[in-house]
Amino acid sequence: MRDSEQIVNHAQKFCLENGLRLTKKRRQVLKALVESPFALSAYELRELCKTECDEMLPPMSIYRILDFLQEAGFVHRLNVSNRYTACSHIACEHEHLFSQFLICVKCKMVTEIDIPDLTIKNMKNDAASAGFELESPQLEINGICFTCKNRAA
Amino acid sequence: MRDSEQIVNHAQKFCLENGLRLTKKRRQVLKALVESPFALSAYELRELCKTECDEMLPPMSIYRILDFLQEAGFVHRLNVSNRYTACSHIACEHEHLFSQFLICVKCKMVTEIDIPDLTIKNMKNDAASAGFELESPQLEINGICFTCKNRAA
DNA sequence: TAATTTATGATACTACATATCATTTTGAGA
DNA sequence: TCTCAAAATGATATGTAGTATCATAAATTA
Ligand SMILES: [Zn+2]
Ligand SMILES: [Zn+2]
Ligand SMILES: [Zn+2]
Ligand SMILES: [Zn+2]
Repeated sequence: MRDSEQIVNHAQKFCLENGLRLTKKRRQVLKALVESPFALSAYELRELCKTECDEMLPPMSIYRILDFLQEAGFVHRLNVSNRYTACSHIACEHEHLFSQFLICVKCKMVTEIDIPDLTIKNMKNDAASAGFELESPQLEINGICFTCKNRAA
Repeated sequence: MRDSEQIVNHAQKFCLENGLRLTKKRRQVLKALVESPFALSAYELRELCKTECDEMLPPMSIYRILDFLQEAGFVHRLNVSNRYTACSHIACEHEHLFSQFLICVKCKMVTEIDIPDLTIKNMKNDAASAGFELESPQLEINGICFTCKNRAA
């Protein structure tokens, strides 16, 4: 898990540069999310932190830490499943646009992609035709990843 | 509210033709949903039914009724907000494709539109590029309806 | 060091949802 | 019409996601 350490270190650096504090517990929660291929609920994170560090954070703390991590842009909330996933762009100089999350119904793996401009444009038009102005959308879509699909075949 | 009666009657007719039973309580819940411009939670529906008919259904019943109404295609569940909304196509011969729900952040009004083929195609391509095969998507998008937008201006 | 801000903990509670078992209602067949 | 089985609904308890509130601890700043 060298990899996840590195990503978390990027986050740490970002925090230092921006007057944010990536405390021990926040680091711990972020690390758990970075290492998980699938999204985790607040209470699942709580269990994970317990097995990792043998200390049970109260729910409130978990939610506050998740709020912080979201504010800082390290973590996204999947609204459909009430779960949290680390942003894929913590360690890169990626300008963060609107995200689409592809969730495999078999293995639950989450993949974060940017919504292409063309797709956004289409969706804006679709909405406008119905008398609506789109807000910055976040899409959460179920499907099946090619790994699982190939395994099935 | 003649209008909602008529829609519910369509549902009734559909049920008769298909060996389903639109019982009194199911009718009542469906009517409440048809008349509401915004989506309702199970517990909000419970309150509504109480004020309408002075009888408090247990949560389990509400959820079972909602399951039935969804099965029958009269009602959709908005997964992001845990709320329910009547299908816009109960009383028309519309072939039901994949739905997109536009939710106004001001007035909470829900508008159901079909996702245009082009948009679906784009999204399928976007997903495929990331090693994913899309499942039948349901999109729930926040925005602002033109009514609210004009009021603001 | 004292004062202030920021982070975390503890307790209790609300909202959404389901498991399980009991009772009522309905419709089909004798 | 009576009987029985299936379908629908009710009651009780419980699980899970999330928040309100007030208290304490840790880190900054003066
Ligand atoms: Zn991201
Ligand atoms: Zn998969
Ligand atoms: Zn519909
Ligand atoms: Zn509106």
